[in-house]
Amino acid sequence: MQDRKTEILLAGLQVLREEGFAGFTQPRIAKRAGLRQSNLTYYFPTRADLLAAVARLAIDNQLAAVDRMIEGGAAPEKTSQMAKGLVHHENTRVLMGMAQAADQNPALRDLFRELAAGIIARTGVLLEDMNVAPSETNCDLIHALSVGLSVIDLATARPDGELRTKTVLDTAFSLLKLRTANDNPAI
Amino acid sequence: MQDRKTEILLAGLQVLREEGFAGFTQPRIAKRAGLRQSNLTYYFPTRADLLAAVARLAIDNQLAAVDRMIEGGAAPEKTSQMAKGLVHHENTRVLMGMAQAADQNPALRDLFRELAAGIIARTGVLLEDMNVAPSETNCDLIHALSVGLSVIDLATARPDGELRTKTVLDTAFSLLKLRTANDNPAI
DNA sequence: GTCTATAGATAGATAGAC
DNA sequence: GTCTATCTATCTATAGAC
Repeated sequence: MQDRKTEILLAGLQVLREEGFAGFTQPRIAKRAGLRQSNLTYYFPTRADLLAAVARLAIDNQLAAVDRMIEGGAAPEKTSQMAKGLVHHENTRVLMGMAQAADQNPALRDLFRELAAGIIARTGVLLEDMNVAPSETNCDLIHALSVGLSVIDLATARPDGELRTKTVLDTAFSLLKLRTANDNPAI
Repeated sequence: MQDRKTEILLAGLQVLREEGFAGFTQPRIAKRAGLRQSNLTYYFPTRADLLAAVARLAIDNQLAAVDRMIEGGAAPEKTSQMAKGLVHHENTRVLMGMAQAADQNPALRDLFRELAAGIIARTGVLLEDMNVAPSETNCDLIHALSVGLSVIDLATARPDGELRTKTVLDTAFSLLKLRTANDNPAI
């Protein structure tokens, strides 16, 4: 068993995953953590405090997941793993919640920037693994593409979403490789 | 002056633009439209009714804006226009609100799909204008990239966001052109 | 048909008990 | 230090007045 504060954070993250930002309320989180809302405010005085702490946890989790994705498996399977992660709607709800919070709260904006910077840095490693130039623009491209694919899949919930996501990823990586080959004919 | 219902819809869309989905409440919309919340429910009995009607308006507006973007200006300026549209945070708030609503409400999911299909179809026209194959995957790629770029710019609010967005767009289009050239060396 | 007063539900925060 | 009862604010929906 963990300490109370950690339990609350895990409950908050779970609510965000399942119900999205609109469901991120103190009563629901308290209920899931097994205490009263008025007790929850002892550990996190305001909703913003709680949100910031949950965002911090979410960032660490998300970056760790990306690390596992980069380390594991061979190159041809990478896009399958990526696609699977992107169409995992619980991740997307957290991402969108953080984006919405960042839009309204400068402190959370800093956290979102940290997440973005972490993802972009790891994207560079991934591109190197795939023999693609890890330029800032290439990293930005893959990052933005990933975010867009996950948001679209969440909102449309197409039955063929995962396949369609993987196809776009494969295309993007093959385009980047093509250009790298053109730029460096020797390779 | 327009009729009451239209005024309410415009007020609702404006609130969504400025405050995002979290601010989309009947009291705020009623206040902006100049009537009481309890009166607003006469025109739109439930919040969901109002949201669906505002989403319908937002879709029509957004697709019209894309049409103007496609029609206007020469090819080299297209990405500048696109980037400017994507970093317009009011648009992004509407998009994210619709995505969030679609995640929780099947009726709104259908509307979001309609928006996505409309954007994708228009992307095909844009790609043809640029001498790029308007395949489903290429359209999906540009669509997802656009969504991702706009969400990231909203959440990070980087000072160089518009430039960075434009750079990624330029790269994406040039990659697609490169492949089209490789596929069809005669061109 | 148009509008309002009011009820009912839920959220967030605080003072204070143990 | 830990927890709770309670207050206030805000939101949605309805019954009913004009």
